[in-house]
Amino acid sequence: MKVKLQLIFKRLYAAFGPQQWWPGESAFEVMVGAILTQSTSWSNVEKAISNLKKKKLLDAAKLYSLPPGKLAGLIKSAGYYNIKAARLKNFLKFFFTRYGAEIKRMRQENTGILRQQLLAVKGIGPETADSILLYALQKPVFVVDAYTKRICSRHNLIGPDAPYSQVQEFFMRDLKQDPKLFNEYHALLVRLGKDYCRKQNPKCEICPLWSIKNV
DNA sequence: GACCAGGCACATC
DNA sequence: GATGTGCATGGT
Repeated sequence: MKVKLQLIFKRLYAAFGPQQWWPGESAFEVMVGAILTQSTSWSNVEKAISNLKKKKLLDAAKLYSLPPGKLAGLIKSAGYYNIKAARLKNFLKFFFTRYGAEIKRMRQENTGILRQQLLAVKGIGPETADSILLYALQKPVFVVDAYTKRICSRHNLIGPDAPYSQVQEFFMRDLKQDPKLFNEYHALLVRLGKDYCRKQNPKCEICPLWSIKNV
């Protein structure tokens, strides 16, 4: 399976090239984006983030002191704005109380422990936690999302109902534990998902992975 | 207008 | 433990 995973990566990289994830100017921005993009297209998240930037509010202390209703109004374009405002607040509280709002201190923490801490924050589930670990902190953790599951399932690499941990294990077991590789691999899977593996209207016959279906 | 998007928590059975 | 539902904007 290791060879197959490497071949898939090669094909995707050849087809799409580097994806330049995560599109954020700072680790903090990436963490905020990870929460805002929950079940939401990135274009809607971008609007919310640029809105925060425009008002000079993309800052842990400023966001934390903002009234929830006010924060919700600022991130409206990202959808689920009330719940996401609360989730951001929950994360910020954790960020301040546990790490003094210092990315550097957070990055020094043991990855497994930090992951458990993030999962304990209400509103942060496995994908959001792993996105923060990988894309904001460059920890070697593979991010699994709906596209990853769908692509793997359609290619019979995993079962259709495989849980998050199993899909993650599937990638992490055989690949080099390299944050750059995990970063690019997941971004490429999302790209493939968007272009060729939608829920409806999948374009299997022209998908870059079509020919390796039975390798 | 229907369907979906880089999820998660919670209720109910 | 599995299945269903609320949360909500914006693009196709």
